[in-house]
Amino acid sequence: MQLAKAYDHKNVESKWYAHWVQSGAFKPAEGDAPYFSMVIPPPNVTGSLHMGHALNNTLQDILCRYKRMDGYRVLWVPGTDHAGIATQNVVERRLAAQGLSRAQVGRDEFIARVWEWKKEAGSTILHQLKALGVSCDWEHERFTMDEGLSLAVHEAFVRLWEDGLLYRAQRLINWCPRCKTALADIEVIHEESDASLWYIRYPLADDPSEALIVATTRPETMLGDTAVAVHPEDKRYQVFAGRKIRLPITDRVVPLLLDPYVDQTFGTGALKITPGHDFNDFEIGERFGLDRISIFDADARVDGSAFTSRGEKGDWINRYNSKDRFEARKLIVADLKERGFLEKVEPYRHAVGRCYRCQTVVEPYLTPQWFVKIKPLAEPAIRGVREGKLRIIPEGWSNSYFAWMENIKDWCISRQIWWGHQIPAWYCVACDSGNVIRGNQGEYILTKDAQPIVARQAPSSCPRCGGKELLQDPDVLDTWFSSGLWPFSTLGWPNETNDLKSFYPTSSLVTGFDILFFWVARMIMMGLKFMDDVPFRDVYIHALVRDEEGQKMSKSKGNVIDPLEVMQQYGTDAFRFTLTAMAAMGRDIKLAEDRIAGYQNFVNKLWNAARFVLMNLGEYSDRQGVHRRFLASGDLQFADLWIRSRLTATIAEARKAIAAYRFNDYANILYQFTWHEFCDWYIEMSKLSLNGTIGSDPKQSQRLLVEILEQILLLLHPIMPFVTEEIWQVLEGPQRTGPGKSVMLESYPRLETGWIDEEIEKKMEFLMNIIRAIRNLRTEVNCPPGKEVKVIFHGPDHDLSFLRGQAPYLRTLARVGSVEYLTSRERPKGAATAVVGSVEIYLPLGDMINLHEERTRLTKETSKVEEELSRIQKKLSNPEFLSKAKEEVIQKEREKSTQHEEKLRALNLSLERLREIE
RNA sequence: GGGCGGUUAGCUCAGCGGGAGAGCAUCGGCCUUACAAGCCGGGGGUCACAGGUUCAAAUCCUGUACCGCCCA
Repeated sequence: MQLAKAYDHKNVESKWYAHWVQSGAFKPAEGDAPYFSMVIPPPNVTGSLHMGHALNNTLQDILCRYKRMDGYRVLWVPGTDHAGIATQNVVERRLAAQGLSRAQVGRDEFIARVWEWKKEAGSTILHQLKALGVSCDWEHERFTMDEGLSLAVHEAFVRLWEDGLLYRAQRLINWCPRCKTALADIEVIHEESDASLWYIRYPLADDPSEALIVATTRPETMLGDTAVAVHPEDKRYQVFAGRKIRLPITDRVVPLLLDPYVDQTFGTGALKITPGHDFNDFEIGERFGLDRISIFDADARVDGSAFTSRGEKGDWINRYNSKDRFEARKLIVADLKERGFLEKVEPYRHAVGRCYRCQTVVEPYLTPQWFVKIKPLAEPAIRGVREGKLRIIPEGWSNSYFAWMENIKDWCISRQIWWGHQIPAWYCVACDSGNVIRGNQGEYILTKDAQPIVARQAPSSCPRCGGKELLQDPDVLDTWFSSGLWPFSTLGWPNETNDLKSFYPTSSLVTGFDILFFWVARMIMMGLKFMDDVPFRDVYIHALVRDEEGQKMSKSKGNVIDPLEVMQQYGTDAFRFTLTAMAAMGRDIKLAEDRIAGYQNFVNKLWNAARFVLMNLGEYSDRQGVHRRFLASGDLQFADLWIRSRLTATIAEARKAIAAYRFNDYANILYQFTWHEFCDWYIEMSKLSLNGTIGSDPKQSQRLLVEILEQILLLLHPIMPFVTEEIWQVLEGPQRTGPGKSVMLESYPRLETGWIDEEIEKKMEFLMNIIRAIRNLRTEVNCPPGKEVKVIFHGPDHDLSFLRGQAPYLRTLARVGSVEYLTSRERPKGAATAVVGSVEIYLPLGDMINLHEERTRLTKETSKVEEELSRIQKKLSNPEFLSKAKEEVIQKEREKSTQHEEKLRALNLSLERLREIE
C-alpha cells in the first residue's frame, strides 16, 4: 500500500477510465433522488478535439462528477452532430482522390459512402473526449442522423408545417457557389477586406450627354440592374427626377427612383439597384415592384439565359455568358473603361460575406427555399429568459441573446446537399407536373410554385389527385435544425420515454458563445415549441481559448496547441486543472504552456502528500470505511482543530463556487487549501504527532491525516479525476476497492458548520505569523537554516502563555532551540527584532547582526506602520466617517488602529535597544 | 455605424464600494528521510488617463485613449 515515487499519468489514465466504464459508474443511479442532466454540445462528426472542446467538456465533467458525488441521479448525454456541409465536403474530397465526383456516384451511393466514412472515422472525437476523462453515459450516445433523431426531425418538421410555421418560397438567400447550397444568415461570416469602389457613368435615356455616376463594389452585377436610386432630398439629383436611365453594356432602360434608404454620403449618392443580387436592393425592388434578374447560375457564373428569357439581345450576352463572377467583373470593368463609362476607381475597404464552412464569398441568390416563420417561436423564447425560466450565465450574454432574438429573420433551413435529413415533403408528378422538372438522369428540379405534400412518411398517393408517382424534395435540412431538438430528441422524443420524463428539462447547458445563436437560441425556441418548457434551466457560457497572444487558435495561423499532446506531456489532470483555474467568467483564456507545467507541479504535490500519508500509516489498518469518523469524534489537538475548521471553510467555499459556475474560484480555493494549508502547515505539524512529540496517540494523527486527505481527494476529484482515483484506490486498501468501487461514487464532502472555529483559526494565524517572523529574522541575520537559535519573546501574558504551549512547533518549524519569555521592562541588547501583534521577538545573535542593516529594516517598517496608522487615525477622527460608515467598519478600523499602535510601540522600543548598542 | 467587454506586479489573470491579491517568472538561502516538479525568505504595482458621486473608489457614474469581440 505504497505509491510509486512519481505519478505516472500515462499508465493511470486509461486504466481508470476503463474501470469506470466497466463498472457502470457513468450511468444514472436508480432511485428517486433529484436529477441532474446535461446534453453535450455535439461536436461535428468530422471534428477532432481542440482546446474549445477540452474546456467545454472539462467544465461539464466537473459539474457532472460533482453532482453525482453529491447524490444526484446524473445523466450526461454524449454524441455527435452529422455536420451536413462539412461531412459532405470530407467525403467529396475522398471521392475526388479516386477521381470521382458526387454526381458520378449518385445520391444513394454517395450517402452509403458517407455512412461508411462515419463508421470508420466518426468516433475519433468521442475517443478523444474519453481521454479527457468525461463521465458521459456512453449507453446514451446519440448521433443527429441516427434513427431516433431522424424520427424527431421529421416529427418536428411536420408539426411546424401543420402549425403554419413553415413555408417554401423564392427569396434572396445566401448562396455558397462552392458548396452549392443555401446558407442561413448566421452561417455567413463578414470579414473586412481591401477592395475597390468603381465609379460608373449611367447616361440618361433621353439625353446620353447627361449621366449619373454610380459607385459600386460589384460592377459585374450591373448586368442585373433594374433601377438607379437616389435620396429624395438629394439636391444634386433633383433635376433628374422622373427621367430614365439607359444602362451601359446592356442598354436596358431603367427608372430613377427616389428612396430615403439611399445613403447620400456613400459614393456619389446614386445607387445602382440589383434586386437579384443584393439584400438591400431586393427590398427596394419589393417596394417599387422592380424586376429581379438572377444573372448567375449555381456556380456563380453569368447565366446568359437570364437575359434571353427576358427577350434581351446583344453580343454582350455571349461575351459574358458562363464567365465566373470575378472574371466577369474584370471583363466588364475593362469594357466600361474602353467605352468611356468608367469614371474612376478608388481603393475601398468593406465587409465581404463568406461561407463559414469554406470561406468562399457568398452570393445573394434567388432560389426557392424552405423557411421557418421564426417570430412566433422567438417570442416565447424571449419571454422564457425574461421571466427567468432560464438563466443565462454570465448574465451579460442575455443582452446579446435579446438583441438577436428581437431582430431575428426567418430561418432558411433547406440545404442543397445530400448528407442530412431529407426534407419530408413530396411533390405529385401528375397534378403538379408544371412545377416538377425532370432531367435525363433521374434528377429533378422543383419550381418555386411546386406544391409540397408534407408527411411523416412517404405518402403512397397524392392526396389531391390520387396520383401514384411522388418525388421527395431533394433538399436536406440545416444541421442546426436537428441540433435544435438535441435536448429532447436525445431523450427519445417524440416518444414519451422514461428518459424524457426523468431528465427533461435538462439542468445545465455549458457552451461557448460562438454558438449562442446557432444552437442555444434555437434549442430554446424548439424546446418551448415541442416540449412546452425550456430545454435547460441554466446556460453557462464560457470563454474562448486563445493562444498566448490572445489570438484565436487556428490551423492557418499555426498557433494551435493540440490538447491531446498536452495531455500526453503533462497529464490530463494537470491540463484540466489549468483550464479550470483559468476559466474566469466573462473573460477569454489565453493559454500558455507554462501554466500547464505549473499545475502539473500541483498534481505532483498532491501525489507526494499522499505518499507521505501512506508512508506514515504504520500499523494503522483498522479503518472501517467511515470517512470523517475521527474528525468528528473529538480528541483533536490544536492543529487538528485548525485544519478541520479550514477544511470546513474550504468545503463551503468550494460548493458555493461551483454552484455559481465560478470554476476558477473552485480550482483556486482547493489549490490554496491543499498546498498552502494542508501541505505547508498541517503535514509539517503532524510530523510532531506522528513521532510522539505532541499528543499521546500517533495513531490518531494517522487517522486524521487519512481522513483529511480523503476529503481533499473528494473535493479535487471533479477537476482531477485520474490522480484522485489512483490515490484513493491505494489509500482505501483492498476492503474498500475493487469492482464498482471508485472515488467518483463516494459522497461529496458535506458541510459541518459546527467545525468552523474562528478562535482556533485566529490563534493559528498568530502562531504562523510568529514562525514566519522568526524565519524572516533568521534570513536577515544569515543564520544557517539548520542551526537552532534562542528566541526571546516579550508581550502580554496571554500571548506568552499561548506561545509557551507551542514550543515544539517553534522548534520544528522555526528551528528555535530555546525560548525565553520576558515580562519585565528589560529588553535584550544586540538582538534582531520583529513584531507580531503585541509580541516582540528577539533573536539575540549580537555577533551575527549587521546593526546598520537591522536599523534600516526596522526604520523602514516603522515608517510603513506609521503611515498606515495615520491613515486610519485620520479616518477615525473624521466625524462624517463615524456617523455615516457602517458600525462594523468603524469597529474594524478601531481594532486596526490599536494593533498598529501596539506594533509601533514595540518597533520603537526595538529601535531604542539598537541605539543603546551603537 | 450600433452594442458588449477589457486596460491591476515582468507575464497570465482574480478582486468590482471599506486592509492591493494569486500563479508563473525573478532575487537570496537550503539536497531539513512526502515532494529540488521541492522547502524557506525577499523584492516588485500613482489598479490606462481625466473628471464626478461618496465619510470612503481599483471597485459606482461620465468622458478620453488604446485593445478585443459581436451585430449591421
